[in-house]
Amino acid sequence: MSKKPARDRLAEAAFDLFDERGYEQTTVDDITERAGLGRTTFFRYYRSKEDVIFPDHDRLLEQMAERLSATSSEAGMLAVSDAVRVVMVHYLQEGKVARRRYALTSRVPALRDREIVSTARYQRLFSEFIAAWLTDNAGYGRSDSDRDQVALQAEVIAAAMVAAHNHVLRRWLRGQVQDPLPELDKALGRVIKVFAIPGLTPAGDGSSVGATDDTAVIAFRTSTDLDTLISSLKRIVGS
Amino acid sequence: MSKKPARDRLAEAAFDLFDERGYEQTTVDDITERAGLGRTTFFRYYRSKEDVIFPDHDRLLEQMAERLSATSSEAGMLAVSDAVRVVMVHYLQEGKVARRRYALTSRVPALRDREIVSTARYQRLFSEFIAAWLTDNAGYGRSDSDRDQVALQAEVIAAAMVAAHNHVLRRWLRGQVQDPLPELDKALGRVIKVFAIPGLTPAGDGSSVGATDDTAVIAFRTSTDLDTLISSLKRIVGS
DNA sequence: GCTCATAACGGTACTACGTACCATTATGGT
DNA sequence: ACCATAATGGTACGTAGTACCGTTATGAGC
Repeated sequence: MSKKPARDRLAEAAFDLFDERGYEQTTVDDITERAGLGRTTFFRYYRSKEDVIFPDHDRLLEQMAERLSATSSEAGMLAVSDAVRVVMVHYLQEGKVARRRYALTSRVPALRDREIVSTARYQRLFSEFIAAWLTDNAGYGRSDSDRDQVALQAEVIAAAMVAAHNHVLRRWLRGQVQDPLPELDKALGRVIKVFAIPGLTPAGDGSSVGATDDTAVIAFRTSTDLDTLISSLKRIVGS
Repeated sequence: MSKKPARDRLAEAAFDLFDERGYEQTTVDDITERAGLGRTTFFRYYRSKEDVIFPDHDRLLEQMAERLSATSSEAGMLAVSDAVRVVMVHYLQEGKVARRRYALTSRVPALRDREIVSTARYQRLFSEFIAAWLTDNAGYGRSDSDRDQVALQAEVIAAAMVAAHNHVLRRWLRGQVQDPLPELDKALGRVIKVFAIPGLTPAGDGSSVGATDDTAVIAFRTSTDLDTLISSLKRIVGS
């Protein structure tokens, strides 16, 4: 009768109790009692009561920070899209747990707030990466004004990407879509397209962008046949 | 010697103490002691210790909800822009207080989180309004698919608008711009323009927004020759 | 099997936020 | 002066989270 690790037993007890009597109505003592462990042990594994629901969030964030910082800068928005996909895939792998958490976060304001804060961290990470990428690849200079434009652009794009992800994710969490990845790709693709990255076709201010750039092509898996794609590509690039 | 209202004295004492010894190092008892009031009184005026820093946030949110819901639907993004401006103007009117709060939120994680949650509420409000507007004015139908597209679009736009606002607001809070309103208008204008609102006219390549295809190809103008591009495309898509 | 270092776990005490409830003191109108 | 009502104060309590130390398991080496 080898017992499960303490960490898991605690999480299990917590989820069960939250379902039974609600989040606020469950104390940490209740959880540890059911898990057959001491109160101290709980706080050793989870920083807070909320933390038991969002366990590997920090890990995921670090993981993505590495992933992005290790990415060669020319990969650009492709890297961001990939990173966003990683988040989605992580939820998919969680499966039922993710949906259980969603049921909780939908009902408990404190948990919803916590989740919002979490996604804001991702957004910030993306924003910083995009800003760096824009600086390197989009022909912006290093003047204060240019830096500000880059920062603004990066923040807006990051916000849009995260919003798109969250929308598709929630659809999956609610069971409105079985395989959300194609939808996600489509949604992210639209965001990227909408921002015309990094075409930024000569703005009125005359800042020519992308003059010195090298190759950057982003393609999403699609059911469209290759010939149609290539002709589209010719139409766009060949201009 | 007519004293100031209790509410104000509490806020004053709180801000002073936060500056002197930091947020976490200041207890509610410290605040009430300096204000010469009872602990109960503090919690009568402010729901929590954090709340003393973000006092009229709920009021502002309600105010904007009214403003938006009272707006005739055809006003569209103009109404959203106005609402965003209202938020900015509110900060400007606060003046030094807003900057003081910014100094605190920059240093104290708990307060930063709280602010993020606050802005998320605005974002949600905008998102709902934009979704309603898109449904009424952008030629979407009432099918499930269309409704989802509207919701996605609305959430992305709302996120972008809020991000733009926050960027300009932070610039002002840091003293990097004296009159942020023109910058704000410019930034919001760009967001609206980028999303091609209204009209949502089909892009040049013929992939209209409402179409049912799942194709997404993004190409950047590049100096690389077409053959290289095509082989890259094959490698990515053809897998 | 024994020893011992180390990791895992438990217990107690403490601080502080936030709530509930009731008592007390202004305040202003008649 | 009286009284209704609002504003304020006090006490007690529950609970999250921290600090600290004591106790028990675990496993490697002999």
